[in-house]
Amino acid sequence: MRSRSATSNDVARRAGVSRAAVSVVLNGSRSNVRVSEETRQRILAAATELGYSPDLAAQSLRRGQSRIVGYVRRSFSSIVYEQPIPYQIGTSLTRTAQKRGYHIIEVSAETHAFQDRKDLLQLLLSHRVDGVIFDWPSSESEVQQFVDEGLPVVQLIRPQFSIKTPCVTIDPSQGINEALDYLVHQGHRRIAFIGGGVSHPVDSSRLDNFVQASTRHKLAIPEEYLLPGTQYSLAEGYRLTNTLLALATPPTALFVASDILVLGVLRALYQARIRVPEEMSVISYDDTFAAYLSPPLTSVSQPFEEVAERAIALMIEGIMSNGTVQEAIHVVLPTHLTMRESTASPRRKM
Amino acid sequence: MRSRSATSNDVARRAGVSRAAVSVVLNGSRSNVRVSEETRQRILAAATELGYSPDLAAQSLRRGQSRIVGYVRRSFSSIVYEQPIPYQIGTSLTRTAQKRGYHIIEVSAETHAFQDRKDLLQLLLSHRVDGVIFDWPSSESEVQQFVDEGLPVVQLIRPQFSIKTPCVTIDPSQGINEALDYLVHQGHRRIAFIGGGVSHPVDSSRLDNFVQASTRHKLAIPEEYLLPGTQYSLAEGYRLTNTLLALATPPTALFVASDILVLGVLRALYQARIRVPEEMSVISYDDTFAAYLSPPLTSVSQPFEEVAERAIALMIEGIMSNGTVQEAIHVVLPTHLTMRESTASPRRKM
DNA sequence: TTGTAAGCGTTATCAG
DNA sequence: CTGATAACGCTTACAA
Repeated sequence: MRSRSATSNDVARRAGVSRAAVSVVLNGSRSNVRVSEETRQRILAAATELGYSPDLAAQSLRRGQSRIVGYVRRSFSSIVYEQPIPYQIGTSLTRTAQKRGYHIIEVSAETHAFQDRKDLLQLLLSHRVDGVIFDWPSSESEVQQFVDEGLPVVQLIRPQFSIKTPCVTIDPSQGINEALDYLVHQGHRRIAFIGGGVSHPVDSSRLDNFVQASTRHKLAIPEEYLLPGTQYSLAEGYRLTNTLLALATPPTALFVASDILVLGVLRALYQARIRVPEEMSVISYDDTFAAYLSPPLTSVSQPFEEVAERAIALMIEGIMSNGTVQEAIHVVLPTHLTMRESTASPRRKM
Repeated sequence: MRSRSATSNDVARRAGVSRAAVSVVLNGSRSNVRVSEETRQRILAAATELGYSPDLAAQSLRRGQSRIVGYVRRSFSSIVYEQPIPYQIGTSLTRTAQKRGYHIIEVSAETHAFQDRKDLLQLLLSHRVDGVIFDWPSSESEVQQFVDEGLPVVQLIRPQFSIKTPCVTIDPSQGINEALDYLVHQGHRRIAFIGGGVSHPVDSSRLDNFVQASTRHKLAIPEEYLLPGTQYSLAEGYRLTNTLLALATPPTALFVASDILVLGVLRALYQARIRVPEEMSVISYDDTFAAYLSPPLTSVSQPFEEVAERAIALMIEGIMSNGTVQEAIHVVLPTHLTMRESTASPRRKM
């Protein structure tokens, strides 16, 4: 039973005015209808007395827009700790959207048993979403199908660049430069890179930036220190670290391209009884749970909160401009190093 | 612009039938209307050709129920890692609900800027939720206001017991018993308890169960080993561990009442250069990210997935039984120990 | 078996 | 400023 909430009709009756007046007052519509301050107050009073809350479904139906934005997040794993970033972004997205009168519906392979790509489309279309935000879309067509529907689309972090939509991405260069400056300043010369793959430009750019920064410092990093990796996982970090430790001259510092990888790095180090930072310096990338590990990890922080804010701004712009083909704006946000306790000067033993 | 999706009318026209027929076919309604197999197929074909997806808002409006369930989660912190459980449950809730044709709208202090309690009510009421699930409601009135609206309410994990609603809770006893059996079996006698407070029965019961299990093993745990704590946080785990380490005869094993606490425990141990499990055995409670730490932690696993499933089942029952005052069913789920690598026999030195 | 018509709560329009 | 009225897309009696 939808227990009968008060309707705008009830409010109107109680305030002794017309439904139209109620509608105008309650959603500051820019109609040419003017309401006297006095009746205005009367309506507001009636609304709160009755605990009136507008029926979103009815509004959506009538207005032809739902004020709902879909957030499709990439996910391989149903375990929060293996994919923390989408959760974090989802939270920020929801909060930001709410401030502007929008709602987020979060959709992912974990939470929705999709038979195929069609189902995703159907679900979101059924909700009559006003637009869709993608976090690392898994294919072009996944994005394209919404563009084809004429819906505003915004892509985050790892866009399908072939599809021209507004994007919000993160530039790793500043953070990685700071990380290398810091390490070099502490006296490190033998710094290794542990990555999680190069399947997307965003991933390979972490390695590229690392290499650039290291040549800038004239470090002459040997090939065997550069491990691009194949996936972001604990197991991968563990494996790559062990490869490094088996080297004739292992590195004195590790730059690890994600927090998930670093879990594996720390495990390998722990098993080898190598202490951080005394015997090995470690810097991670992401700064999601880096601060919670032991020792608290120095990490390159990504501005997820701002990613969400910009994404919502872009999205609402897209919704407003309604058909007007907007330029595919590309917002790029910087990273920075957050220093904690996982680095130290290398031992001067060899 | 809500780009014109196909409507049921379009489908009807295309199939050359009435809107009524379309409705009947597309949602297997138990109406007494029979549709011939042939027209049935025709309608289905037309629907897929047009990419028809029903307008949820319109359905909601017409049916008088939204098929939306609110999930209000407790939250102090906006950081995922400090409050992993609500996220995990939210995901499971969404997945389970979807299988049964429901949608979850997740609401929390992090994601929604509520001025006061009223706003929460308003938001959910605006969505015309069919019911509300609470995870650790922060006050009686928070729950009561929805009960007063006549909405089905289900409480999870840490209910406000004073309000008679169906609940799904977790019984720690089995997991804690197994943990102590295991530790004792490995030769530990000096086992300490690190807790995160006793503000809710659920929290104090972890301590109670620990004490019971230890007396069952005739351990005679000294008072100073029993630290109920005041909050679930890294800092608290850190502080309590240091208290323990400062003791004349410190424990050889630590039972830690949550994963967040254990982060602080590991930090204290790491700083004190005490290795787990060689010099100190550690068992955590929750098993959220325990497996990702180093060493992988033996932990008491809570059945969050099943909590979500039962909660949805209870909720849908409540929605169906619609006014019929249902008995306040209380589902209690068991815990169990998941063994990993954070315990070992104590050193036989003293 | 199929078609018709009413109505869910809103907002917009248009004449008073 | 008010008051009717229509319409959004859908479901469901009820009539054909």
